[in-house]
Amino acid sequence: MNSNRRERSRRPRIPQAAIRRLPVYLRELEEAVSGEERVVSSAELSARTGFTSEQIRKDLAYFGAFGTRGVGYDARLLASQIKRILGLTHSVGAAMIGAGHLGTALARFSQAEHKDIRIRHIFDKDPAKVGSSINGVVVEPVSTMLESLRASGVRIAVIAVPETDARTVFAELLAAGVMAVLNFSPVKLAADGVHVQNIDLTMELESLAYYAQEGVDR
Amino acid sequence: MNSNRRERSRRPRIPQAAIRRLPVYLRELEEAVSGEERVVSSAELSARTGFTSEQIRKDLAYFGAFGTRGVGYDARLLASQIKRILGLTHSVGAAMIGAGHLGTALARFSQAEHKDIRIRHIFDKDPAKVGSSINGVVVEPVSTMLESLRASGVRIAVIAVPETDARTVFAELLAAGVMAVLNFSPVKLAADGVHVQNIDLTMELESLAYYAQEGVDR
DNA sequence: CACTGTGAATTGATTCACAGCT
DNA sequence: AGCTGTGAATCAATTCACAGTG
Repeated sequence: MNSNRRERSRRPRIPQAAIRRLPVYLRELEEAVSGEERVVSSAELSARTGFTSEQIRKDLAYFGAFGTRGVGYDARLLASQIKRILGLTHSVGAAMIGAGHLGTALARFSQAEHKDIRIRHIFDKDPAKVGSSINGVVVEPVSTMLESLRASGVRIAVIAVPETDARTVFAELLAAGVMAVLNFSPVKLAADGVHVQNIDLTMELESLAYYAQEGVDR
Repeated sequence: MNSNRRERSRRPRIPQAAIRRLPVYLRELEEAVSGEERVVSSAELSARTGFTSEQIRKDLAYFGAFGTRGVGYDARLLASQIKRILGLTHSVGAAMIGAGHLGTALARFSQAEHKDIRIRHIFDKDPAKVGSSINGVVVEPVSTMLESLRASGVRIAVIAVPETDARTVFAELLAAGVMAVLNFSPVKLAADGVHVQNIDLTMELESLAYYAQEGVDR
């Protein structure tokens, strides 16, 4: 009774690992464009990103043939193609749930670094935080999250709330029509028709201890 | 000319994905122990963690036969086995490099949540930050990092510095004998004999945009 | 009987190697 | 000549299915 992933387009089926690499290629291409470079080869992107050149070519080929054989990729053109694929032709709005240390850091970070994804809402349940502002965005109460997100039509959310609140927040995000979630709480979240990327910081930190031991394979 | 991973132990070769899940099992087992539960089945751990029960059994079996057929796992015993595997029998020291928003948030987070991994050093290059203290740890200047880490014998480090400084910091960590690194800078770091886990927050955030589009496979 | 432990099958992702263009 | 695009081969991780056992 497997929810048989429909073959919606004529293209192969795209590994999610490839999609996750696209923003990295985009970043380096924009870097290259803002320098002098007009043409970039997969070998050069490889040197810049640390991914192999075959992998880069294959990732790009899932979406079309953007390069010129014997030459390479037009940096500006490829950048705009990747933006189109990622749906980043216009800046996209996102919501941050949780204005604790982590939520604040992530919100500031993302406002500073990216034009492409804009944090348009920050929610917190602590009345002391509501009304204060983080990089120009006013913190709203979580109680109004559902209507606020519906009104603004935001489809991307980042969960940075404690374990105890993660599930209820997630349920509300689903009700609000959010389609993609980045979850930093240690609860593994999942739902049909919604993309969830879970990052469990405890897991990341503690698993390091294994590799810090003597005589272990790294 | 592949650096042929030596088969150091008699055991199969352990998928790194399995090692990364161990801390999650550990957390839930400790939760279970602090409740009333003495015995936990893979099915129950599955319900608690979101991983499948087969996966959990397989992960554990890489390290030994810890369960009782027909019964399940002794929660307390399994927790202590996992601690032993991860090298967390005594609390392990780590260093945070970078006391910006992200580094501070991560340091606070990890001090609050974990007994097992202790942030013992925080370094920053900004003289204004040096000397201040974050959850009881005094910020040291990056210029003294090498000697300080050598002196304390810390083998785990978290990089939370800007892109521009990441490579030099990494080189110094290697020189200081660090064996495992969690890297939040957007530079992909790697070196022989050292375990590096790269988390590129831009990549995580921007790739969400793809899945937020209409008509895309999620 | 109920659960673990595990080979075999499958799925997913990466790497290889080379044909195809420009 | 040089670099892309891509099937085939390999490698890694997950899932299946069931034998083994307290």
